[in-house]
Amino acid sequence: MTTKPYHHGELRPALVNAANAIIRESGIEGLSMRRLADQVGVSRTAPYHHFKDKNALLCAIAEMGFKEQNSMTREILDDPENGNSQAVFNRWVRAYIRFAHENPETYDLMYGREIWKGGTPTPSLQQISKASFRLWVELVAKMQAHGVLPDRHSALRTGQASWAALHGMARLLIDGIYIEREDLEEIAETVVDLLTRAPAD
Amino acid sequence: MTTKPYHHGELRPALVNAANAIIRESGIEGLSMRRLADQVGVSRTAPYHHFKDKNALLCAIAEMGFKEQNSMTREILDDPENGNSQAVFNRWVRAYIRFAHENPETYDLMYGREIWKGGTPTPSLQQISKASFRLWVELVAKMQAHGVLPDRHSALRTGQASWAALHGMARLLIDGIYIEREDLEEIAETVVDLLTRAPAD
DNA sequence: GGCGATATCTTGACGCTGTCAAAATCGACC
DNA sequence: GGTCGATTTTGACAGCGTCAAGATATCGCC
Repeated sequence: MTTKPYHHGELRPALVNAANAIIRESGIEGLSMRRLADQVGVSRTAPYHHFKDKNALLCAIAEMGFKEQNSMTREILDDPENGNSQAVFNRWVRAYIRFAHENPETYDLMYGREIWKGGTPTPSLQQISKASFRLWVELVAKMQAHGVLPDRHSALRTGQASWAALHGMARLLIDGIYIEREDLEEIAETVVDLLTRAPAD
Repeated sequence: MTTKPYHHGELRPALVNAANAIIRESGIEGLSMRRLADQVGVSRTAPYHHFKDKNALLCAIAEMGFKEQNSMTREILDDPENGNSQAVFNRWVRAYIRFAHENPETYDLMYGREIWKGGTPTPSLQQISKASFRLWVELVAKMQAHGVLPDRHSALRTGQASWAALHGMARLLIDGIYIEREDLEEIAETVVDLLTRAPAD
């Protein structure tokens, strides 16, 4: 066995796991440091020796979300089975929306106000989120090269615009405003259609 | 004079005004019922006789935001000076983004998680937000009729998809993630371009 | 093997939050 | 003038994030 910590043993990962479980079933606002500590079986302030802040804890969760999303992206990109580029784009969009739908609370932390406006994103979170965006722009550039996305604008601008569309869809879905779940498939199709069929002239 | 309330006189509007001032300069998380009551000069629980909840207060603020946004939309639609339809669409998009940028906290309440996911939107808020969306779909239909937006999909779907794009842009801007303020103009242009230049084939 | 340093955890406390219950105050109406 | 109901206040409770001190266990080193 590896070097085991002191009283509890692997408290930090236990905290992250428990926190993930809590937000999954009670939402972000259902997560409090005290309740989390209770769940894990330590005292109220024990977590503060592994996370400077509640904000730091939330950043750690968001980070895990980015890692999962990035590996998802890589999977799609590297799959030799995937057909033409348009199909890849389509698959990616669906996967993105599915992730947001299946992990709404994590998604909220990854891109939401709580961390980015209210709190202060951890350096490592900033780093991984930037890397995630770079990955997306990379994919956009490839799509532009294959004629799937228009190349009238730079890959960066096109990436920002198209990500905004995806993000807005995810947000409206998660928050349950203007978009119903059963309409999602059609709306995603519409978004993809609008984005991909804007030829130069 | 109209029927004046008892001790304070017009406490309810005073509360809404003060609340608006507070969120404008301290953000939503800077607004607490107690601080609000202090500001207005009443006791902590006085506001509860005019708003069932903190949630009800927030809904009232969001409602005002929708009213302002709707009147803004009407202004643009009814302006006889506005040129062709494409220009109208453009103006509307810019106005929408400007509103979000100038009233980020109100925008957050209008479309954010706080009310729509966490809390429970007031019936009147639900009503006005739905009306606001209907107005948008109406505009989209007109744009489709004028060939500004593609009519491959229904006005509803096209409206949902395009609103998602706008909303995503607004959110990323407000939360300060992936979109810098100085790039906003170009990104908006890209979004409009992608949306409007997707002809049938 | 013992010891001091250090990481870890606990207990106590502070000020803040939203909001309920009961008491006090006031305006209007019969 | 007395009553009623609307409004406001005071008091209280449970919950929150987190800081400061003290307790405890483990590690590195002699």
